[in-house]
Amino acid sequence: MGRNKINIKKINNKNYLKATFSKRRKGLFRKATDLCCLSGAQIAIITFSPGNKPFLFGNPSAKAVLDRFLGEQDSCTSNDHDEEGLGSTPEDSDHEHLEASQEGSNEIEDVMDEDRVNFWWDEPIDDELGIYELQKYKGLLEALKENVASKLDDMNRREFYTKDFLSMFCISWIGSTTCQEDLCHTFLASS
Amino acid sequence: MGRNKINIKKINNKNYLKATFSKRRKGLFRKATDLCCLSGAQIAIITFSPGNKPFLFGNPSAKAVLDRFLGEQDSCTSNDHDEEGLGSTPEDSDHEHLEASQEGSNEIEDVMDEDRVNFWWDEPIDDELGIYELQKYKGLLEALKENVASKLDDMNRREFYTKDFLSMFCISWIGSTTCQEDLCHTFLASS
DNA sequence: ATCTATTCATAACT
DNA sequence: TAGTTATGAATAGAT
Repeated sequence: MGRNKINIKKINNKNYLKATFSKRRKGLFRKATDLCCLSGAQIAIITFSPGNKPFLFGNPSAKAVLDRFLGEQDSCTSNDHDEEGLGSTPEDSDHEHLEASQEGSNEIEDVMDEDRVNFWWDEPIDDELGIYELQKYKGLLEALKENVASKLDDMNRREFYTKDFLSMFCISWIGSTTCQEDLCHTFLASS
Repeated sequence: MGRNKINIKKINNKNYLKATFSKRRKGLFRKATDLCCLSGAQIAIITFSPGNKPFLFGNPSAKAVLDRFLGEQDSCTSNDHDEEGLGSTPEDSDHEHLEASQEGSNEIEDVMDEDRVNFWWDEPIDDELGIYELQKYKGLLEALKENVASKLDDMNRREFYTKDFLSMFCISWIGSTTCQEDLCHTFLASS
């Protein structure tokens, strides 16, 4: 999709590679956002860029989806006949974009963006992720928001924003089961 | 993108919802595939459909990416200055699509698709995922392939195929650290 | 599931 | 590195 058709094969030019990854990763997350909005699906995306920088996407959060998936793997010997469930179960609840970036590596030059919206399907998500945790998490993000210069990603396109965080602070939330507010990142150059 | 522009908001019609999710999920995975091919990025996607059916995408595998991510979370207090690394590290190695589906729930009506290709950047991936495991995993998938009717998804589009598995057999691989061949699924109606 | 009109994503350029 | 535009790609609605 562009001035010319391209072959889907490894890009060797580093600058072009970087630019292409950046553009297409955003496009991928935008598509995921659309899919979540349209269907209420729960989606988690973990990406390691060519520069080995991690980017996260999640609805309602990467953590929630991973937890759910891991949980279902544990108890999957007894679920060979789920309910039809299409719309019959309380669908997803909140929505969230996360990006943990450490591309470029040691240069702190960029910002993080944050925001979250409520959807018509806003309801408590999983049993392990109640409204209390969500509110605390929201509060954390809003606090972070006030501490850094922020740029909005696709702000005027839809109700979602993309956040770029530095990774030096590390993301420890993945280890905990119920506390999304354990999330802590550092911001980093996304260029 | 269609005959008419649509608003990105919750679809209530169940049939339309199902069709849209199916189409857009495939589109999302196709975009991920393209991004992997172009940049060599490692990507994992976990999706729960409106019918709560899980779908997986992974390059080199969902497990490998999740393991890497979880691993980096553990040791992130000391990595505030990674190498530039763009292209300097041995990039991804193998590539894989997985879909664990349990949509529709208890009706076994469909098939699973499988295939994998080698890429120019085919090299051992992570330390914990050597060539031996990959070969065993490949062997498992090929065995499964012979046991079920298979349909190819996007076969003539690129070198990737999509596989739909039933979930009743469960996917136990996520718990193990090094054995991708632990993967076991059952096939299910994807319609 | 397939088929097109149409919108959307993006390659090349700036 | 962000913005612009021509073009290829994804998909909404219909079948």
